[in-house]
Formats: sequence, C-alpha cells, structure tokens
Amino acid sequence: MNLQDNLELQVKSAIKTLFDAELESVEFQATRKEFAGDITVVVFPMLRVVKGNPAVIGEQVGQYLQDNVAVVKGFNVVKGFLNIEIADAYYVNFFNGIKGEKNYGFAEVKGNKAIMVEYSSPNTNKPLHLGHIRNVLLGYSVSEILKASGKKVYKTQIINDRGIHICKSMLAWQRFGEGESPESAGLKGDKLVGNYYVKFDKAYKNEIAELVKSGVSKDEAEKQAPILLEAQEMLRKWEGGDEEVVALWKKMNGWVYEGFEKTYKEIGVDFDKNYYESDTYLLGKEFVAEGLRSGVFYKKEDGSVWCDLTEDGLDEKIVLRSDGTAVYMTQDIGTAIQRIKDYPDVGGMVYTVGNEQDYHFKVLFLILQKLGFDWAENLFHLSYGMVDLPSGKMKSREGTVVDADDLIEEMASTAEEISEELGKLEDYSEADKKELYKTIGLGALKYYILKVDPKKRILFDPKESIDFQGNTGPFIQYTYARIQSILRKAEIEDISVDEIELHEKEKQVIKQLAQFPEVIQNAADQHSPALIANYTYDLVKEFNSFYQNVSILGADSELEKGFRVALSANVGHAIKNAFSILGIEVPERM
RNA sequence: GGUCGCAUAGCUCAGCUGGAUAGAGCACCUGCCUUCUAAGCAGGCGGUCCUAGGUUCGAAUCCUAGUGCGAUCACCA
Repeated sequence: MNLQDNLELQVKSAIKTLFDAELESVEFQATRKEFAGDITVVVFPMLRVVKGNPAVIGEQVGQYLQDNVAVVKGFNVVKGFLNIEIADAYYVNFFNGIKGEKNYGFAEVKGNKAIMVEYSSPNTNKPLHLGHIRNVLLGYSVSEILKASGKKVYKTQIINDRGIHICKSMLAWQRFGEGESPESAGLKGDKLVGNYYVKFDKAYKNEIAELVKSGVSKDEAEKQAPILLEAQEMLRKWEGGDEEVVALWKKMNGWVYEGFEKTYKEIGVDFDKNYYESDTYLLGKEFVAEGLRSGVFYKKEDGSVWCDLTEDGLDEKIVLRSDGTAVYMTQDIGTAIQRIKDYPDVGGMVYTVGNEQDYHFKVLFLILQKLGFDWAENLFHLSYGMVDLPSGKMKSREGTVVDADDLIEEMASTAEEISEELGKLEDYSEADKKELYKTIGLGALKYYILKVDPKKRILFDPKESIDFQGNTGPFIQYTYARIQSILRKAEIEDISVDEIELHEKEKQVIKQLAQFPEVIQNAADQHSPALIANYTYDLVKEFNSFYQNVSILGADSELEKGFRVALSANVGHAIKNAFSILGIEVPERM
C-alpha cells in the first residue's frame, strides 16, 4: 500500500476515534516548500462532518497520526493545513523496493481487450509537413503511453489513397512530367508527386484567368476549367477500373509510400497495420445498405442516403451520394468495421486527428453506435490543435508549409552547431557525431511539440529556432548523459542500504521518482503526452539540483556513495522510460 | 447565426478531481567551472489568471452571461 492510501485510512480512523464521525475521503497535496513536512492533509473538507476550529482539528489529527503511524515522525499545522513529516526510513525503504528496476513505471499488460490507435491519415498527393509531425508524434506517444499503462495496443494509419487530389497530381504528371521518376529526378517520391500537385494548381489557375478574361464569371470558370474537368473524368475512370489510370495511380502512389516510409523512419515511428481507403470504402457502402434496411438511414428522392441525427442535437448527415458513390463518412464507417474484423480483440479505438474534424468524429461515433456495434461505445477522438505559422495556416498548394524532412534536418544541424561550439565530442567518430546530432535535434523537436497540451494550438515560428536550454528535450537528454557518465566512473558494487539519513535533495528526488507510475496512468487516461513531458522535466530539475549541490562520487562514505549512485541510476531509468514513451531517444554522452 | 475549443508574466507554457503567498523556461540582471559534463546550478526582476456576475469556509479551476481568437455547420476530404 502506498503512503497516501495508508495515511488516508489512518486519518479516517483518527476522525472516527476522536470525533466519532465518518470521513468519505481525505484530501492530500504535496507540502509546499516553505513549510516543513512531506505531505499535507487539507482539514477544511472535514468540517462537513466535524464541527470545530480547523487548526485545532489539524493538531488533534496530527497528534493521532504521530502516535499511531510509525512513518509519521512529526507534524505542524498552518491554518487548515496539516503538514506531516515522514521518516527517512519510509523513503529509503521505498527506494530499495524499486532499486535497479529497469522497467520502472511501466505496468504489466492486463485484460484481454486491445486498443487500436490511428495516428496518421495522409493524402497521397503531397509530402508530410509539420502538421503531420504533430499528429504522428502525438499518436505514437499515446500508443506507447497506453502500452506502458498496461494495455495492448495496435498502431495503425489510414492512407487516403483515392480521390480527386491524387488524380490532379496524376494528370499534371501525364501532361508535364515527360516520364520523370524519383530515380531520374533524384527526388523522394512524395516530393515528386507533390510537385505535380502544385503544377496542376498553377495550370488550373491559369485556365481560370484565361476564362475570366474571355468573360466567364469566376465561379463558373472555377467549375469549367478544362484541366479540372479532365481530372474529374480521370477519377470516374479510376472508379470504373480503367486499366491505364489504375496503373498510373498505383505507380504514383507507390512513389509516395516509399517517401512516407522514409519520413516515418526518420521520425522514428511505426505502424502495425496500414489501411487504405481504396480498400475500405466498399465495405462502408455495404453497411450503409445494411443501415438502410434496419432503418438507421433513409433515402431521399434523389437517391442520396442520410442519417437523421437531429434528435441527438446534430444535423442530418449524408452517408452516400445520389450517384451512389462514397463520401468521407462512408469510408470511415467501412474502415472502422474492417479493423474490428481484422482484430477481434480490439475493444476500442483512438483516432488522432486535428480538431477541425471534431464534428465529423462526433457524427461517426454516433452512427456506429446506431448501427449497433458494442465497441462503438469506446471510440475516442484524440483531437489536437492545429500547428499554425505566423503567416497563418499552412497550405500545400501555396507552398507555405514547413516540410517534415527539411525540419528534421535543420534540427540536426542546429544540434551540430551547438555541439561544435561546446566542443565536448572531440574523440567521437564522424558517424557517431552524426547519429548524436540527430538524436538531439529530434529530441528538441519532439519534446517541443509534445510538451504542450494536445488540444492547444501551436504557433510555430521558423525564424525563432527551437530552444536547447531550459524546459527542452536536450536539457533532459543532457541530464541523462551526465548520469551515465557518473555510472561509468562509479565502479560500485551493489550496496544495500537500509539505514541512512537522507539529504533533503535526495528525498526530493525519491519523492519525484515515486510519482512516475501514477503519472503514466494519468497520461493514459487523459491521452496526454504533455503530462509525461512535464513530469520528466520536474524530475530532471530535482535531480540536477541534487547533482549540483551534493557530491555523488565524492560522498563521505562508501555507503552514501553507493546509495547516491543507485539513486542516480534509477533516475536514469525513469528518464529513459519516460522519453521512450514520448518517442525520444537518450544519448550516453553529449 | 448555431455548435465546439481556447484565453495565466514581454514571449512559450505548467497549474491533477476547487485549497496556503498562482509556478517553470526563454529574455533581462547577479553570483558559481582547480571537485562527478556550465546544454548546468543558486538567486533577482516580472501577474487585473480576458471581463462581469454567481456557487463555496475557499475559485485561475465549477456555473451563467459577455468579449477576443480559432474551428466547424458541403452530394470536399
């Protein structure tokens, strides 16, 4: 039983004994630094069942605890706050319990239901950008956090491989490409296809301008531009299975997938399974027909199929066009069902998608419930805020995007500049240096994005580079590296320490360490890597303060030295584990 | 217009189910490298927690209204 649970029981029995009253719960908080004590009981809520002066009640409860609980060695009362001092032995004992535990913080997998996390849903007509990076980092981290909290997790993505967007790139390539390929151009496939998407847009705009000049209204021109009509025709051909179009579609999508794979690999994320909308939209259609039979949906005169959600406070939603073709919703219905078919142990799903789609997912979940799937109760939209630039939204067509690959490279080269300046890596090989710069650069980027609450939007200014000092990834990596340095030098056998007087800084570190498992559970419940990031930062701050104020290798006794080395090692494990569920690597040196 | 989200120091962000004098980092200012890596430590400066009401012993936190910003309400995805 942990300290707080134990104290809760004791406080309850104190109230019972002293005042013959029943307490529902006890409110605890960490004791503020300016007061003596380790944990604080808030007396005010007790006034509901015990009448009296909170300071006096605090005194009495405090005395009771001191008399009856071994680990309570003292107390003081400030206003309605009972500050309890805990004996060092408790913390030493706790530490001995977790000493050397490499997996500290991680829970065992329990239950037989798995969660599927979707965390990427790219269109195949353009490369990944900073917005995708946030999406991917968030989802990957939430997957790892869920695993660490004891859940079985499948990671997946949905690739939006069909539709007018890819036809535009295909058409532009046909027209202007002259057979260009990633190999011939020396370009990543996604970049190449993205270029043709931009080329399409240029040609399209030119045609609109021409039409407007010849007297057509702008609205009309946007609808009539020949190149657009041709792209639409191409989409129809694709849906009709036209061999030539399908072959081109396969070829260009293949280029894009290769490019995506490279980027994912650079970022360091992976998927257990990929889904393609071209595979799942048909299943969606089947279930629309099914829903039509069961009365969940209804058909309008023009043949389009709708779901009436007005009773749920929402609007009517189209699930199938009048010409019988699928809409976004159709595909998502199909994809969800397909996933459960493929993985019957999945009991819930998490969709990592931007908050611009809040409404869409509200509707999707409701429709799946109406269709009667029991797992539809356990769907969660992990909705995150957009990443905006000072100039506003990122737009691929207008070239105002921060490209994912470029950004990762820039981060590494910033890390290189800083490292070179500090000059601590003289004896490193070029290859090792390069590896390290990548670790640090990516660490900075990932931490920068993950430390903020997912639902808040991020304003990213490319001119102001991401920090490497203070509350940053590299700061935490640096602390880890210093710990490893100590461990390399320590040459200490495993010493068991039962009785030792703790230095204040040591106690603070142990307290912080003790919270880790709970923080993971919290982060899992709230789907928030930010909680992990902030926790890690606090832990590292405590450790650094300890490190700078207390000599570890120069401790007065072998016993103390051994204890401090072991404590440092455990902080190292916690940092490494915390960062691993953020998807960030830690270096042995830096 | 309806709905949803956000608003805390000059900037970037914490603040858990309501609890003590609202915390960090960056920036600015002071100290600390002859001792385990100074990407660090110790300290200083800096706040109308958007506004107004309400609930409560107690509100940055909960409720109501308003303001500002963003998103969304397509036979687009």
